[in-house]
Amino acid sequence: MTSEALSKKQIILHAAADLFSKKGYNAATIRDLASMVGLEPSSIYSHIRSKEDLLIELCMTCANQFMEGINNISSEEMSSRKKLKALILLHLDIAYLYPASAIVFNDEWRFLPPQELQEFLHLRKAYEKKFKKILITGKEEGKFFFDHTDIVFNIILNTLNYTYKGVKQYDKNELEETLSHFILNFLNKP
Amino acid sequence: MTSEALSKKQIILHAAADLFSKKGYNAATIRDLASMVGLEPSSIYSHIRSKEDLLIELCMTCANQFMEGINNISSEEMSSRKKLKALILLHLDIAYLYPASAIVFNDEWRFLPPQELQEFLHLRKAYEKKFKKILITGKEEGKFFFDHTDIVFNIILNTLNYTYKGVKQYDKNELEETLSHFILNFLNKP
DNA sequence: CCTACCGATCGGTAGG
DNA sequence: CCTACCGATCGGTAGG
Repeated sequence: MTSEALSKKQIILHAAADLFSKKGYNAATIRDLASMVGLEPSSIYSHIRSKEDLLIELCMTCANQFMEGINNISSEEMSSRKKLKALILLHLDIAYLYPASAIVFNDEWRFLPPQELQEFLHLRKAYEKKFKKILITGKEEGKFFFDHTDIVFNIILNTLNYTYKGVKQYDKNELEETLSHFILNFLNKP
Repeated sequence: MTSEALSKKQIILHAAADLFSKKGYNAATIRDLASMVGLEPSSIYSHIRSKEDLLIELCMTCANQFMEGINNISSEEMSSRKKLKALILLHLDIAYLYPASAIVFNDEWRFLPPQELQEFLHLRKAYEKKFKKILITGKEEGKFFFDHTDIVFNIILNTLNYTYKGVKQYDKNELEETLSHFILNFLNKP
């Protein structure tokens, strides 16, 4: 595999992220993708094995980036409050760096083939576990206040995931500030 | 059209809501739907005109229910705080009454055909305008505190829309309580 | 990387 | 409501 081929595959991957995020994985066709990168439909297959493979690569790359991010945060010596703020920033960084991939990761993962779907769900479960642990530790230290851990966790995670969709229209710093305010006020003393 | 036909159409609509919410509109097939209601694929067309029509009916019914709800709330004499609480309840009521339709309304509207898509977006814009007005009025009365109106509004609306997905696993009262706490704390004095 | 093409599946129709 | 069927479109392959 030459470096030409690698670079063309990256172009196709980026186009696929764009296409899948806009039309959804199922409505997107190889013919759409081919015309986006200036190839005939069949020529796409010189660079990829299947349409499914594109979805797998997009979803898994993103999932691994979140895992790496949360592993770094979890292992550092910081207050729970700072860890939560770092998590907010992790989501925003990915959303602003890979706006299209983040949408595919968030909305289209359910169309992964069975094996990769299972893998994906395992990663998500691990991510959620580490995220929850930060919340619970904060609660035990008397820094965060909440009942209904699962609901609280899901509200926070959903709020962070939401940013993928509306990201381009807002200034990143304003969004970070507002999200921090929202989430940290939420966890404040009643 | 007999009452038999109406009732069968309702069965098909419910099945379509279920199917579309689980597989997504594009991946769902008329053959799936037919087997869910115990008919041959072609027999579906004795009750509906097209697959698209099912999506239109599901999305528009839901959209109209939101419009009706917010119109009632807006026209009543209540504090901004009570109006916001009524909006939270509106979203929860719809989410718990029509869990499948709410998901289709929230995730699949973008596959509406052009004319209905435009209509849908107009309704959404009108809804958002009324929702924002309640927030802004509360701010002007010194009840709510926030900057970045658009971001704040989008965070709140997204949080309410999120409930569609995880609804069945939580007790409605617990969820309402937590959401109210989340949103009203968010808007509290800094 | 293209031309040519294929089997599978889709939404939907004809006719009864 | 069914049997039979169709044109369109899809993901993907053969061969060069």
